[in-house]
Amino acid sequence: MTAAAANQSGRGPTHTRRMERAGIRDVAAAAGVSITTVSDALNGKGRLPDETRSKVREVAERLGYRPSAAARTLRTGRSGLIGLTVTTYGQEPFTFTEFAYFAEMARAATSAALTRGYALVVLPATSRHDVWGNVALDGTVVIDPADHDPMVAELYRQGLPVVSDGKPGNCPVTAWVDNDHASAVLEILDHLAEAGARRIGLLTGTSTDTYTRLSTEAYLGWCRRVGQEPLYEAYPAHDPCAGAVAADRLLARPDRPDAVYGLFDPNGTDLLAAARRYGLRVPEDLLLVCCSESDVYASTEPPITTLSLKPQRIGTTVVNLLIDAIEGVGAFAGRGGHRLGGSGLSGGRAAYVPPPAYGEIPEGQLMPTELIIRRSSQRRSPRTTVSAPRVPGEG
Amino acid sequence: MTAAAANQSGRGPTHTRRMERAGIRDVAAAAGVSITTVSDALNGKGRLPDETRSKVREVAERLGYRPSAAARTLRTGRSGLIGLTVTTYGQEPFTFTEFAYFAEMARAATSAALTRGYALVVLPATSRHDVWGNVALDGTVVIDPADHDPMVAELYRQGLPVVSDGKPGNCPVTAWVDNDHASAVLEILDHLAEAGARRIGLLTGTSTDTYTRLSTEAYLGWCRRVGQEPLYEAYPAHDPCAGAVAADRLLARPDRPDAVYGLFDPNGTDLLAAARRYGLRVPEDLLLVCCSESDVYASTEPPITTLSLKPQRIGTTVVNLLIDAIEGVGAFAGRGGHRLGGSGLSGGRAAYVPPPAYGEIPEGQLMPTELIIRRSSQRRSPRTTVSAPRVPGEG
DNA sequence: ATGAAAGCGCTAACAC
DNA sequence: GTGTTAGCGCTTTCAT
Repeated sequence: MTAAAANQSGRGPTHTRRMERAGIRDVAAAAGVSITTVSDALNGKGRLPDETRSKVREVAERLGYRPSAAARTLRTGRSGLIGLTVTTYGQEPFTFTEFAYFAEMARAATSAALTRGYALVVLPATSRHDVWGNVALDGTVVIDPADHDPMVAELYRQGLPVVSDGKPGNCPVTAWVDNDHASAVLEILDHLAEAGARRIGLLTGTSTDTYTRLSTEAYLGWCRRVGQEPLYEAYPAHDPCAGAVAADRLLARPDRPDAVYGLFDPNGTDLLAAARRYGLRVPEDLLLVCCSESDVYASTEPPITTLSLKPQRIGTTVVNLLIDAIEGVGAFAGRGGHRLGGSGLSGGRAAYVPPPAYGEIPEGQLMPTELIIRRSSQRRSPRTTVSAPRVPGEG
Repeated sequence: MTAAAANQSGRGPTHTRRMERAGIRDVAAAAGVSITTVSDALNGKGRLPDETRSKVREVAERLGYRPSAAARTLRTGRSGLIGLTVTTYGQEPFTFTEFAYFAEMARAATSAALTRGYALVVLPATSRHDVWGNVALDGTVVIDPADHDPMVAELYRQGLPVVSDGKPGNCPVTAWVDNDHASAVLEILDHLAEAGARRIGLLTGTSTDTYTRLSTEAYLGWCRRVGQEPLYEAYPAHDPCAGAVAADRLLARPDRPDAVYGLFDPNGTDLLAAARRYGLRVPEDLLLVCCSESDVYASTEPPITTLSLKPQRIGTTVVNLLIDAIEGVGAFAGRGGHRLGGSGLSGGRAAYVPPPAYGEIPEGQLMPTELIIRRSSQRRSPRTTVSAPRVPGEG
């Protein structure tokens, strides 16, 4: 019970209790107003004179009053919390690639959430609902959900909005965002071919995630189309050593490629090291591109052309989509059938979370990538440029 | 209102409402018992016949009943949530070292928390209380808090237990855990000297965090003691390229060291590469040790001796200390003065969180590190061994 | 413009 | 053994 309640009820002697947290009633009493006024003043609701408002705020400040999150949540049905779930988290160690991407993405997501008054909590995907039972989430962002992900399905079933980063294989989500991986790969291959490459190799992964799969497929399709024999090495992406070895193997082949695209962050340095071992000059003998969010590649010798997936943009978009779904605004305002429409309970609980679109095709969105062209992929003009978005169908 | 409440009150026509989440009253009604029985059955409290218990559980399951975290928290005053705050998170990109350490530590912390019925939420340290206002935390783990960290101070002031990973410089915490960095460095230096090193160099960082500071000081002290001139290069640890350059510089000196200890994860490979450039054989011409949690160093050529900070152990310890403080058990059960002692409210709110020890010296704990000896630091017997804990005062 | 009162969904006394 | 009851601290009608 709050100190105020204890005093009001008159029960119990005047124990010098250890600093109990001040409650809204304490503030009301100290400010000489009612708790309603305190609530309104602090939340910017109601029509109060600025004077009252500021006085209440001041008293609250002085008393170190912190509203109880639990009480507010219970009352309003909204926690102001959204989850960020990393599927790979807590299982295998991150690959550096995964991590650099995740760090950027999470940072952007956090500030996007904050801007809209939400806090973002990072939750491990492990342990099905042990965790989820303790937190009241208004919605969740899922990074790269597995096919038929049971956790996602459960959340969705509970009527919680779920937005995924990465096109979901086979689980129900409210919306998803992904890069256009296929286009990105084609853009790179075209770029390399334009720079004079005749045999473009690929350093890819052995795992079956969407990114690896789509990218590799795009590469194979391109090879088929231009009549080049595929030249690739696949390795377990989570093992940095395997990456170095694979890079070496790729350049050791009798039909050695004259250009290579590496799908993972460390591939750039690995390929550079391997090229050095074989006495290959970059870019004269070998053109190099890799996918990375790291800017170390701006200062390698030579600087390496990289593909950025723009995780900041993804993080921001994902969070905004999620909050739109939670609040039933934006793209989710007009979608018929699965909001309050028809039940006519306009006076019901405030802004009840609209269940996601049952059985409908989720809102999907492809985000552009950015090719940062540096010396490693240019035979001629060694200027640093940023490519314009790729126009499809130019091959 | 819950569906059950709507039915009981008899108000409102039989709207075919959209699947509202089942409440405890719905379960009680469906099972033909009271809500108390439901609560007790689901929480394993009370003395109910197993029959009732299982029936209730079954009905709850069938209805897809999920207890409301907010309501439970409001009622019990406990959320079952503990925060894990990474100071560096959300600001600068992690260094690889920081990250490998963090990933391991977080994994261990998560499962330790889970074992004791808590969930762990990772929160960015940014934005003082915007975030914290939304979550009801029972306590927080802080990784490497800055001196006079305002966030930690605020949490502490609120009476929330705070346990830090890394000895806190100048902020009040309930308890802390850290490695014995000084001893670890001395152990390594002794080990290298024993292997025949005469001029041991150090690759260190330019930042002022406790780890870097303590380690460097220990190195300098050791040099003074044995009469060796210090040989070190410091670089900004968050920049991998700078690390490679610093490694190169260290080996390029006219007074080139014959052994090097690198404080950060990538130093091992950087030093190895630099050694190769200068035609130095490891371990014949140069002994190498670095601090790392990565097992890639088991399979480099040659394998490199590493110091592990044992982040799993740290994570587990930190969480268990925190939960002990929250529940007022373990090391925190006997501490006089700052628990319920004296106020005699035995029947008060269940296990009220004891405020941390105001003005007392926080519980501190030094955890051992582990030196994993591999070929890079051995002139003779190239066997892989694990050292025993260092016995101080053997120099 | 302000306050009184009704709960949000749950748990823990305490009746029965 | 099981049910009744009183709130946890807050927001939100609805009176005044």
